[in-house]
Amino acid sequence: MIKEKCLTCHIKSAAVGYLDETQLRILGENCAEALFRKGEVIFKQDSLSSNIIYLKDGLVKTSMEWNHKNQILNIIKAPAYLGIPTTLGDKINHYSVSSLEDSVVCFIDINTFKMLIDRNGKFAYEIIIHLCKNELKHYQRCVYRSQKHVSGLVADTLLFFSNEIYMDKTFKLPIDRGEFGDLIGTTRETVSRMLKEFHDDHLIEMKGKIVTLINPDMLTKISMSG
Amino acid sequence: MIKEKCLTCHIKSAAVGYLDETQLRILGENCAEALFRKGEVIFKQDSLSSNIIYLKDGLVKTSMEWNHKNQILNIIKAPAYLGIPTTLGDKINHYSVSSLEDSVVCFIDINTFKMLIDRNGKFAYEIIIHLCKNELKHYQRCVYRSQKHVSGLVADTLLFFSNEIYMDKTFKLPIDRGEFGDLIGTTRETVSRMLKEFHDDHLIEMKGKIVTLINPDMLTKISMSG
DNA sequence: GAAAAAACGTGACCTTTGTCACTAACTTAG
DNA sequence: CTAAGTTAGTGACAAAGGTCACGTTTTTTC
Repeated sequence: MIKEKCLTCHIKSAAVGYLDETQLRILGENCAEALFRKGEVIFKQDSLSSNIIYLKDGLVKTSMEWNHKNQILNIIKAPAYLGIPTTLGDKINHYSVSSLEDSVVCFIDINTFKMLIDRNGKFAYEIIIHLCKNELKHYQRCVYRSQKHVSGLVADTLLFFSNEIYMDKTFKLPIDRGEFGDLIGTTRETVSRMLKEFHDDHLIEMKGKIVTLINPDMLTKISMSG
Repeated sequence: MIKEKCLTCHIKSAAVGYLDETQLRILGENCAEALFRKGEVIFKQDSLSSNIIYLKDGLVKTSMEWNHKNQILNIIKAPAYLGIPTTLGDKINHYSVSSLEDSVVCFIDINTFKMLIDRNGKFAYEIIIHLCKNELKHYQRCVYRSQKHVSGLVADTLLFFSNEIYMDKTFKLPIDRGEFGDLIGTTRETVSRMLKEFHDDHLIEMKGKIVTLINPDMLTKISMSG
């Protein structure tokens, strides 16, 4: 039965792990699952939002547009909640989310979510922890972005994909050069030049979007020293 | 009686407003109030933390140090919670907080705080809202910082102090030029030059740290256009 | 209230990165 | 397979802002 989908779901978030059977059943009745193909927009900045989104599978980017420029705030791998801040605040999405790879997403009714926070302290606590971790990560990212040179940021990003997203020294970049620039606050051209430099210095191997880190230690050094 | 200090406190946070008498009494028994003079460090990056801090009165800055450079993350006016993310995460402070003006602060035992989240859904919800608002503000700040030119950021900052901190066109900057630079990711010298430019263009009046916004509309324009 | 220290202003110069323009390579749709 | 549309690489140049050096003003301290 569809109503039991949350009860039997094996990709539960830490928070949902604390729900009892009744609560899981209510959650199941108030959420809907959807598939987004690579490149599709899951929700868009400035539109209204009345759902919390749980990314069950896939990879997405969150981004903010301002003055015709786009900045990627974060690249998020499942499992994770998306848009808690944007939905619980004033119901207007302050940033956009789109999928970088085919992604499965659960839309959770906001009132159900609020009710769960109200009735289940452990659930609320896990949500708080999730928000806290995010905030710290973002602080870190923000400091790096404004203090490191582009070389350091490009190195950071390559290491991020290798160590945190794909767990492999060889991976396919899920973003193009322009998005790479938007992620670290620079331009398409500068990213190109930097990647070529890393390639010429034998730190990475590259065939289009396929990257292999040959000398991750050196990349780490570059990342550290700015 | 000291034990009743939270019961009778008139500067309660929205969250604490939802506590019942028993919970307020417990809170009162597990918190301590302290005064920090201007310039004092309330807590320091990399040190251990086992308290949530409620800023009852005053003005503080939060900052992160990296590679001998300092970045001010935020300037926060009472009333507000400080260091929820840093304390609920791994107990290590990931940033420092110091007072820009004499400030009164309540140290709340972390286990008491957790207990209140667990037992009072409305309290938990308010904390979540607080974290969400913070996150959105920080996203915004981060995008601005990396996309606007220095002129726009200096204008932003002057408007911020005028509109959000002091509610007055004339105010005394609580930070020196170097800190002003740390706040917007530039240097002491560049801030000096920019302020002089604004002064020469009759947008502001200045005597040392005392600033008067003469043409806030123009400053807003400069802020908007980058 | 004088000496020392901190904060500030300013000019000259240099580096990093952005911008523009153009070409090449790769993707996609028919 | 081929034309059209994307995406990427690269050179020349410009500009914003960082760095350094030094002089001045303000604040602190004794």
